[in-house]
Amino acid sequence: MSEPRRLEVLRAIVEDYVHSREPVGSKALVERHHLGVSSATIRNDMAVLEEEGLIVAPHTSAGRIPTDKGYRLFVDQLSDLRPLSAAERRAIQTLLEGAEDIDDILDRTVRLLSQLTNQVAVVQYPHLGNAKVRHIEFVLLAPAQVLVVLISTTGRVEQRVITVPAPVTEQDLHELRQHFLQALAGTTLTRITSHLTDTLATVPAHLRGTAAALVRALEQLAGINREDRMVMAGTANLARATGDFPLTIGPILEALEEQVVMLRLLSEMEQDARGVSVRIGSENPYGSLSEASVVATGYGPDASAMVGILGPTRMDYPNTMAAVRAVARYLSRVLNN
Amino acid sequence: MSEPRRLEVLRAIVEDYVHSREPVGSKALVERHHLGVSSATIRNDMAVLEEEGLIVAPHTSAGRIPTDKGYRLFVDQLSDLRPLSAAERRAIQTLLEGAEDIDDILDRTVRLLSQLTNQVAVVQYPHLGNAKVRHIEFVLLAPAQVLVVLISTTGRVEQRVITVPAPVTEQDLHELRQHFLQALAGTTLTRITSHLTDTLATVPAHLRGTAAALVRALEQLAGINREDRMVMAGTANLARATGDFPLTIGPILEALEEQVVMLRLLSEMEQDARGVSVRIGSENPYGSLSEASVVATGYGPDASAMVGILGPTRMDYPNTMAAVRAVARYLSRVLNN
DNA sequence: ACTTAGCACTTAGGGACACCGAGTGCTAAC
DNA sequence: GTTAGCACTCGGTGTCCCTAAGTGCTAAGT
Repeated sequence: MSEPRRLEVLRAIVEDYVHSREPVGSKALVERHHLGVSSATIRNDMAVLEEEGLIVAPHTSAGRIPTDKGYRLFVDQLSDLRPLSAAERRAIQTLLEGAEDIDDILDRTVRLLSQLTNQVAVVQYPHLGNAKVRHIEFVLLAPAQVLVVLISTTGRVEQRVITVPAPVTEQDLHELRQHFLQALAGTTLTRITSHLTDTLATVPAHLRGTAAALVRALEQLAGINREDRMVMAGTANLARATGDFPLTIGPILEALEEQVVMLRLLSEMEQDARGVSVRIGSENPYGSLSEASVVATGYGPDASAMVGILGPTRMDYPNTMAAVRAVARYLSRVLNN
Repeated sequence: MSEPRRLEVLRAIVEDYVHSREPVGSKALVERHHLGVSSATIRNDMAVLEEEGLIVAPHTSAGRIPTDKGYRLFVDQLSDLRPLSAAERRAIQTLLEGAEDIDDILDRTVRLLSQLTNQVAVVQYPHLGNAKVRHIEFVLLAPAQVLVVLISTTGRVEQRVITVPAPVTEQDLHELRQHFLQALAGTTLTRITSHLTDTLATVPAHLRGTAAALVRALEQLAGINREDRMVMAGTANLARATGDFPLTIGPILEALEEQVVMLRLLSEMEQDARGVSVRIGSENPYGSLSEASVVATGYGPDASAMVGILGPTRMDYPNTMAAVRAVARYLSRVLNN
């Protein structure tokens, strides 16, 4: 009753179940995998695996299927991730290279990843906690209407049109801009608020109201920058996987649409040694996702933003993990330019 | 065998079927709706309706369900749309009033509409064919890097960072801006290209390359503005309606995600007299949507952009149409400010 | 101390069958 | 033009039975 063989059996069960969708029995196992033992021996091993809670028999006389814990062990046991095929790598590269701004890049990334994995793909917008102010601009649109633009060092641009309490001139705006820009030079977006309120005091009295309005707008823009957002694609893949989700896919679609849940989930995921982290079924804290697994990894310079996929617990983890990792790497590379 | 009663019978069948989800028989009909005749008479009427292709019996001994054609007649017969309840109107108002920029407004609108109707809601970005240039701005970020901003009269702001062939100064940019702005004053976005190329000739030689790059950027921004986009919400409602879609909802999710299909569908929809247009099942030109109905209407000053919902053919048309119309009206009103 | 063959046991799934109920179309009377 | 009555159809459900796949256990083999 050797330990390594038991793991081998678990691996075989997971693999078979993942692509047959049916409980796998001892006999089928010895036939398909050339483990050098008889089905009886496998049965003994399976009894142990079941005792350890790694597999379970849906009915007394059926084969076994992996539990969440079983998948977990399987995933942890995975030592090396297969690199993607040349064709896949080429596909990634050509698709990502044509992209222009960051929205475009992320959009292409999710589409790509969802096609590659046949799952729902999600990508978090780069986390900008330590992004700095690169530029601010005020544009006079009408006597009391100003377009406020905030550009961060990550190249992200946010803008908003606001109405100021009293008419201003272009000169006023120019002056205020210089004023603010000086105060904000090199400030991180999170610090913007404190710096600006300090600055406010030094503004000429007749511009005080306008300046206050502008500061509010800038703060909001910085907030948008900091706020988490995500893009997703491939929800149709969920529908295709009906049958893997015992209940309906409704709750999952809701969770995806209510980005908050998904974002929290992503940010809670820890990188593991191989750089790809996996949350399996009940490991997910949110009830609606207890039948789903998430495979994700960080990308970008500090790997703080996540990119990954969501799918049924019964998924091809090795390939999925490889795809997620590869896409994340290419994404990081593209963003470096 | 009076004509009006037959229509009444059709109406009753549609109503019953819509909320029972089961084929409705002659006996059940006379019980639930106080038509003053016996079930035998209804059977005769139903035979005629079936002959006309308005209803169909799924099995020889089952009740009848409406065909797409039946729904169509039912919808056309609808003379007046019930106004929304006070509570609903209040909900719409409060939700929409808090909105800030146009993205926010549209986002709130779809969420609202999907909740109101329990369907997938979609809204097209305002069509900007005849929007005009309101303002352009060039911001120097680095010696050869310029942020190009284009603001249209609808308040939509698009921006992009480009690299220009040679370093420029703030003065150069200012000059170019004045130049362009003058040429573009009051130009519609669609005309922007021709106007700009004319302008290009009058630019000082040493700025020619830079100006060309800026023009290209502006053209692209105008293109983005013209390009159709849409927002959607409530895809989870699709999942809840499984069973109404004989096949899976996969193709429908795909169509939604592949916005192109949905956008073409929306723009093809004609306004009918009551201002709400309906496409029922097979009336949709796209195979994947032949089991779905779309209820939509225009909004905005010229009602050129569409807002609406997509759901199973078996839906509560009167209420849905009322909700769509009401939301479109509030949306138009909010956008007017 | 494992492994294996053999065997008794369990059970989901599927076919055969009968039955019930809802619903229809038709005919003849009103 | 409407109604009552009736024979007929057929989907759905429940029962029974059988089969195939799979298990756990025991006893023998290495």
